[in-house]
Amino acid sequence: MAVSLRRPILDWYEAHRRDLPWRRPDATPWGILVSEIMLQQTPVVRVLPAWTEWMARWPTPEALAKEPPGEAVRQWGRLGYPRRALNLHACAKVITAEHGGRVPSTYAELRALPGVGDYTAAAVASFAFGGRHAVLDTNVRRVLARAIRGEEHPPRATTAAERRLAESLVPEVEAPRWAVAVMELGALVCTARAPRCEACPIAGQCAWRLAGRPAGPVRRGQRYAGTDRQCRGRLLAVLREADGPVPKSALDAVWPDQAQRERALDSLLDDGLAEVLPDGTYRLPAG
DNA sequence: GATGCGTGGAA
DNA sequence: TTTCCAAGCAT
Repeated sequence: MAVSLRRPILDWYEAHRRDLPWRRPDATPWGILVSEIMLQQTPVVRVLPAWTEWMARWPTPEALAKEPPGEAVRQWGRLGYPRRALNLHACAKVITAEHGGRVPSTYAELRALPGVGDYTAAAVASFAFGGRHAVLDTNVRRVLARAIRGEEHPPRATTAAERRLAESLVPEVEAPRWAVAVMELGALVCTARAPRCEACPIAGQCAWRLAGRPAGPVRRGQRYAGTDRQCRGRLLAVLREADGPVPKSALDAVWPDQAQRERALDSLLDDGLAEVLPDGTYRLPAG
């Protein structure tokens, strides 16, 4: 039953896959790791230029490990979730110090790297090293929720049932190709909004479509305007765009609520995304 | 397990 | 204009 989804999805992938630089044969494990970190909660179209520039500047973990973490944060630019830049820098340090400068190849070693969770460890182990893992991202979860469970959206948090299902579908051979194929289907056809069922290779066996595409419950997203997150973003942008340390007044200027501003700044310091010098100026982390 | 964590584009 | 969402992770 569910296994019969494989062949049409694999064939569809061969015909419709995007040519992404981290999927090319010459992509390195480091390049693939960088892409996976950048792609966490971030659209491909915005990652593409950022990845190209990052890899041109730091083609190896060793190259990045030599730099201060603040340079990673600066290069990160406006990709969002800038702690990922710190994570990538920390990955580079660990890989250089503990793995001889080579990205480790096993799920367990990858999972131990900073900022590498279940998804990213499985993805890198699969795509960079050919490992056989269930790669369960938001695209795969949505495809399976619709095709198998007949629901518009997957549960908020990944369930044991979802994981069991995903693992049951991993083929014995060419598991990485299966993983990327399902992800691609979710990204291009079985999208969150306005899915293109007419272009879907498994439309004929999709439980959700066969049920008439019933709408799921409304899902409430997190607000952003006025939050600490937005405030942190404003403050960090000042540090990122400055050549050197900035006076506190430069930070005060970009957010009116003093209490919130102080709280956000403290959290940036706590996270290691900023540091304060003895003279009271602020900058990206130097060491 | 629920929250917090950036940013920008599309509907 | 507002809302939703984009290859998640850590706490």
